Amino acid sequence: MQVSKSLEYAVRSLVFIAESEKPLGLSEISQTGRMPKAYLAKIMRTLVEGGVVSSVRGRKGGYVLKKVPKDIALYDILSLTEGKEKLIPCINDGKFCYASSFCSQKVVWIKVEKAITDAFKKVTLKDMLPRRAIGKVKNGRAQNYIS
Amino acid sequence: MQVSKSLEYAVRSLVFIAESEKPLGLSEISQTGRMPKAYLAKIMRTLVEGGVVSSVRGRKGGYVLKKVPKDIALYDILSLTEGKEKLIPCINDGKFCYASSFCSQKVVWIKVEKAITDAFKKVTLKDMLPRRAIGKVKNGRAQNYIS
DNA sequence: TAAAATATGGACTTTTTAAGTCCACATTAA
DNA sequence: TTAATGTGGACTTAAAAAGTCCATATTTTA
Repeated sequence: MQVSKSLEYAVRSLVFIAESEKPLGLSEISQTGRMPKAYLAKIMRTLVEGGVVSSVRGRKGGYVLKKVPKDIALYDILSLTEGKEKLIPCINDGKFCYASSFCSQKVVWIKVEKAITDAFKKVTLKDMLPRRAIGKVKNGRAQNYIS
Repeated sequence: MQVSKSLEYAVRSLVFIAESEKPLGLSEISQTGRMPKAYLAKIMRTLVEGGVVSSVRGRKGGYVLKKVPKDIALYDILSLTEGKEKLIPCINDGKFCYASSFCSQKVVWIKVEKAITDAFKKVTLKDMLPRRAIGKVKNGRAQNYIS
């Protein structure tokens, strides 16, 4: 029961990308964030595929956000980086639960699972950004700390 | 990011034990719950060590709860079965976080972690028991929790 | 147009953890 | 005494996470 490095790396990368004006390349992300480049490449692919970022190919290429930070929930990133696997095997792997619908534990597991996924749903990339970067730029000047 | 089988097995076993009047043996727990006996034995040891159950050794031995179900939180069981490992590496493994206290993500991870642990803290073994079995047990035999 | 810098796709390897097994031993009711 | 139980620890296996590699496609720019 642990958050994967993939998720951590993905979040960290997205923060960098969100803060960048230009497409941010793999090499730079990897160096700044101290994450193995080849592995990160794989993670970025899933983010592209998942519609969280767009990639710009070729020289001067890199990645840009495809949605605004407040619309990227931690849950979305989690779903992409950790595949479709569910939190609680017994309520997701039908063939496993020998007790089926009569199991008194199932309903509780479902609640626990919901509480956890909710925790990931209500945090967005925006919450992960440093305050000063949130408003982007206005008149060429960084906006001040507002919320 | 998935609940381990160990936790599932532990919870399932504890439900059986809670429903039994007498010490409930490994063999019976393992058979009723369809869990590998040798593996379960290992799990039970950690539960004994963790003060959740007491063991009765020798013939007619088995396990009994050491606390009432409402005082056994899912979180306690989790802590025992999954060791001390923390949910989010970056906030628990000091040496890993190159960004240290300046990291804007850390505070959010801490919130997420708290939300998750809270979810496990507020559920107790009592919530996992079938309603009808909470108070009473019939004719000296362990009731199966499946009706 | 050639070269350099980038992303892509997929196969592959390594490392780590979870899951499971085994066996010799200790304890106790019958 | 013996059969049924739990204990302790070493061990093995299986699965998943983490990481690597290479050949290829795309685009900028010298």
